[in-house]
Amino acid sequence: MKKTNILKKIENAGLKKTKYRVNIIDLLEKADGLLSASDIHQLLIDNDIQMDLSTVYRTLEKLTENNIINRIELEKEKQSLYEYNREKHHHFMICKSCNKIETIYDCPLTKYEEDIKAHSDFLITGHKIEFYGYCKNCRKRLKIN
Amino acid sequence: MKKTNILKKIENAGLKKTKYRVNIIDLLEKADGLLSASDIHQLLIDNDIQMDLSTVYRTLEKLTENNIINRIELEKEKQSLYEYNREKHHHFMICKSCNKIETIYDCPLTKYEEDIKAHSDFLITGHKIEFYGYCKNCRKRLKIN
DNA sequence: ATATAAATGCAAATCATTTGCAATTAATAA
DNA sequence: TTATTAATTGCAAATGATTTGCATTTATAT
Repeated sequence: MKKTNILKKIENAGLKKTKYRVNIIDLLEKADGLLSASDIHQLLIDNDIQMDLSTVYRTLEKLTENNIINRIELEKEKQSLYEYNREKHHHFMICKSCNKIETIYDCPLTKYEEDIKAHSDFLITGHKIEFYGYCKNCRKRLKIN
Repeated sequence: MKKTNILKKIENAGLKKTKYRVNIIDLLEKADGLLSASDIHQLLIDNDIQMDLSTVYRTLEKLTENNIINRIELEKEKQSLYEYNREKHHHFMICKSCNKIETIYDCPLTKYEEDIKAHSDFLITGHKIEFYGYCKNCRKRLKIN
């Protein structure tokens, strides 16, 4: 992503433009999977950017609050994972064998939520789904069909 | 639940029958909501049953492994919650305002999972859904429609 | 009754995340 | 440009749920 776009995001959020924020957003935008706070911390160090881990956490918090990135809390993962917010609703499939996380850009719940809205006292405003099972490789390796 | 049923569950799992296990299962079976490890620990103390918290954790672990109880890990809850396993597939609706947890004994995903099974390399064997929104009381209180 | 593996209590460790505080820095006004 | 102010940062320490090592106890099978 162009630096100027990142700066605009930070500005729109009313945050100060610090090199750390630009770097973290940039890094998450380029990452193709989910990253933990310490993954991010390490990647910054690899790029010769020294930044205290607590500042990484504080930065991720701020960026999450402002919907620039998403915090993902998966079952059994002790640590939170982060992704750049591409404004595209999605869910995850997690392999029970190798823990690979695949993304699904499809959602089976739209109609269901409308039904609940019509028939229940509970107003659903959002949801979270995780699918568990076996990825292609593990199915082959473990002979699961 | 009758004590004999609990004992049978413990026996079927190949576990030793200790008073602690019987008590924890009994307690979860009677509970109407989800309980945390320390909730359970406290309830035991209230019933004059002294049991080390680490033993509570080890017991919950064993009972979960053997599907006698379920461990629930909800987004944003730092602690795991536990429920008696009534062998009835269900999901949760969590109020964003008061955090009340309501159970849904209905699942919109059966067909979707079959579709994925037919068209994807990923074999889904299970899933987890949480719905977020506002419960009846909070909708009224906060005037959300 | 005895042997043996499982279960327990206690204290200490773990590990992701958070926080207090003093020092630094970015944004804004003068 | 400089001064002001609030936000940001580094560092060290705290937090809090959960786990673990180890010596002791207990349930179950022989």
